Amino acid sequence: MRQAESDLVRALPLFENVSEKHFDELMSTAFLQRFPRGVTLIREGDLPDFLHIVVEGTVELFASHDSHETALDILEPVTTFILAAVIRDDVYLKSARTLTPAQILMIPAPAVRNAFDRDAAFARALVNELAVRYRCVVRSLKNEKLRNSAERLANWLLQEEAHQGNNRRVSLEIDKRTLASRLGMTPENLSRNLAQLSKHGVSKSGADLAIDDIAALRQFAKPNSLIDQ
Amino acid sequence: MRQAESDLVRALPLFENVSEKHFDELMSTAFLQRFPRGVTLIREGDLPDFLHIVVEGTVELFASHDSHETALDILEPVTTFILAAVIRDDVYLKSARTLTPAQILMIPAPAVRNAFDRDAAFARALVNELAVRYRCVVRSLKNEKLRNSAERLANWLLQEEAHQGNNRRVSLEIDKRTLASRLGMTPENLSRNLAQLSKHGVSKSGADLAIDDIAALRQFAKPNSLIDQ
DNA sequence: TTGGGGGATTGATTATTATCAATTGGCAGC
DNA sequence: GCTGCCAATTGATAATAATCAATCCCCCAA
Repeated sequence: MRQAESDLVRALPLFENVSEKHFDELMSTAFLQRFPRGVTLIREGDLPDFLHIVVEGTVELFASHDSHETALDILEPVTTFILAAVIRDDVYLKSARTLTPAQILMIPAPAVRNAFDRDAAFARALVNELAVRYRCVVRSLKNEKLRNSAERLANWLLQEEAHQGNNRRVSLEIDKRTLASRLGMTPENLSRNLAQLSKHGVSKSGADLAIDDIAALRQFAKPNSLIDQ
Repeated sequence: MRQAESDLVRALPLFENVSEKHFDELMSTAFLQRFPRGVTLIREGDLPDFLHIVVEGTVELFASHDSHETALDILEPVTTFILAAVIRDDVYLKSARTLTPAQILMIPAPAVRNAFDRDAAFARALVNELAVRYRCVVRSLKNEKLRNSAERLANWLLQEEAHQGNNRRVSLEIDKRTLASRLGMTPENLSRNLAQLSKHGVSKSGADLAIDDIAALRQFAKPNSLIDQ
């Protein structure tokens, strides 16, 4: 692994206060791998071999049931995933695939559990990381149960606008099929909901979207700090 | 706190390997309180003062948005709640209320964070507990996104039947209004879905339910070990 | 025993969402 | 430039779920 990549990982909150020794031990067993777009990295139901960290590219977490599939999360660098399965040494509840060419750091699960037992700072950071992840899922669940699909889209737009620099433009970096699944709707309804939002300050400018009247969009979306962000 | 109650808490996986000293310290600042039915214990948006543990009775975790409310979980003894908020020292994302008269053990949040820093076994147990909770929410999210309301009810019935002793009977211990909310449907649709399930091996016997043909119910419910349990 | 009262059920209607089908619209490769 | 392909859109319809309204059914108190 190159120095730049190692530094990137070192800067993760997860490793922030871990001793140099333990960090080096973790990294010595880890490896960084490149994957093309569309590769399934893990499959729900399998047992965890590695803790995964997205270093570059985009990864989709999804789950299937009865010939249906839904996107549960879309991860960007630098994010860990399947931490809970690694800690519990229990089967994955989600699958993961690359949405773009990606670089993934993989740390053998036993090494993670070992470092956890020996490094108090790492243990503390793991708890914190898990707590953050836990709260993210709770937000997603509230989003699903308390909003309809148009509201979910509107709030996603508001979040993306902020994430992409508050310049009233949102470029769609993932394909609409995946976005629809992430937002809990069909691609058809994503189209229709997007068309509906033209009544609430959103317009299409080519492949991207523009928020012409963010106050109107906010009024429709009713963003809530205990659901979004 | 009485010895019997202290023993109950001591037996929680969360405290299993914690040193006697640290456990006693935690308990010395904790207190056990009785609440009548229908009391709001915590309110989403507030900052956490205590880690809560249901020692007796039933507690509903719920959230509100735009004059709607949804039940996110229903807790029975012995379960901790709002652990993630305590660890992060961040606002609650859920509210909690008693559904029955209940006994709640409350441990001051700073004491929890303090014990976490000083007792490795406690830290390990906390991570494990959080990982378990995390996986529960992921299951809930999958349940919501991958099943319709009748399927959610059918699977809930199967789980309750197992939980209540595999005797093909399920007694409704929480009121239907709350159950409907928990299952992500209106009380009206809970009624209708229950009526529909008579086609799939379920019958009403007074206030309780009977599963006359569990194979038929399973065929309809399509239980999935990566969603249920 | 007899009324209330509140939850539960049922019915009718509307809203939301999914599905299926047809069409459009880019865009890569020729 | 064409052509074909695939995603995106649009339309029509069906399935699912929420809402509103009207009973019904218990259980409890007088």
